[in-house]
Amino acid sequence: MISQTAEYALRAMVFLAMQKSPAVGHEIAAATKVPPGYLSKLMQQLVKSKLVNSQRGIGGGFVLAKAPVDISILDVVNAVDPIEKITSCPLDIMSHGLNLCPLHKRLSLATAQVEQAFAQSNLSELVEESRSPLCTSVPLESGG
Amino acid sequence: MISQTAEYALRAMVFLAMQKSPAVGHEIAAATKVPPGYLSKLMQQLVKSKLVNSQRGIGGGFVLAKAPVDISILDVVNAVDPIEKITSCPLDIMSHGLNLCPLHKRLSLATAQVEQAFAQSNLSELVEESRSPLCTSVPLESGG
DNA sequence: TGGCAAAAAGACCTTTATGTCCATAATAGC
DNA sequence: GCTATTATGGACATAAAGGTCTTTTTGCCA
Repeated sequence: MISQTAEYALRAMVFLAMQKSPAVGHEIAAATKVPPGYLSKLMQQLVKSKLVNSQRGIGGGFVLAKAPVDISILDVVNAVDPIEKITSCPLDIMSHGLNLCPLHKRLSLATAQVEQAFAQSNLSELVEESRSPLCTSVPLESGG
Repeated sequence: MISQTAEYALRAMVFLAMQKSPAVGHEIAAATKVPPGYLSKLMQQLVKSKLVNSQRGIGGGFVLAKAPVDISILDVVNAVDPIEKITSCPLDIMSHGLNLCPLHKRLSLATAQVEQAFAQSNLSELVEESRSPLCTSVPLESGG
């Protein structure tokens, strides 16, 4: 569904959302089980996207650039691995008599739904809900 | 959102859904603009998944194994590039005091929504709707 | 039965994603 | 200014996805 890269970035951002003071790279990497060298790349992207501020030297590290409530899952995903929308058919085979558009309309719609869901969740929610140990066994409520 | 592979497979299946008689590989490849050699691999997977029947020799080719109405987008996607569901956190870092579960709950939910959308569309719909030239300019209705 | 047309199978290559490593630059404390 | 600490940047390595090519197998039909 999302790339490994996006997954890593989200973990790091959730971790940062739980921190008061700056967290250094290796600390984030250890806590989130992300390869340290790779995380460093991702952090750079998050900094460039203005989601995170960085500070070098002793006492430095990374902090969120905004309040957790103002950072959505979509913000994070788009920072490291943008969701690409289908705006037109990838082929011009319409003109060949083959009609793929209904297909791509559905794919677009599915993408839009995911985007919307990601846009509606913010880091604050993710941290707030973290009280109960949902992780191990809850099978996820798929319905409505 | 979906892989290139899944996209190719869907194109091929839509094409087959529009055919009466068996279509040979290079014909499908040409019509759907899928690399011929690669398509051949995908067709094999679709055959193994019982979505398509194949016939060698003169007059042979590929045909759908069921009525288009009985084949969903999800069937096709899963045949070539299964959507992987998150059933538990990818880490055991819950026990470390870092709570990622709300995050993965949301990712799971998004995946489930996509699956549901894909499960609800069948090839018949895609072919039926193909009358009007939707492809070029419709920006997709993202809302509800 | 021979020959041709087609799928099946698999070896191989290319590109992209993921991951590692090291040198460099900036910052704080001394 | 010196040193420790930290992020930054880029080169490099590995893994996975995507794509090409050749050979083998199968079925049809003359």
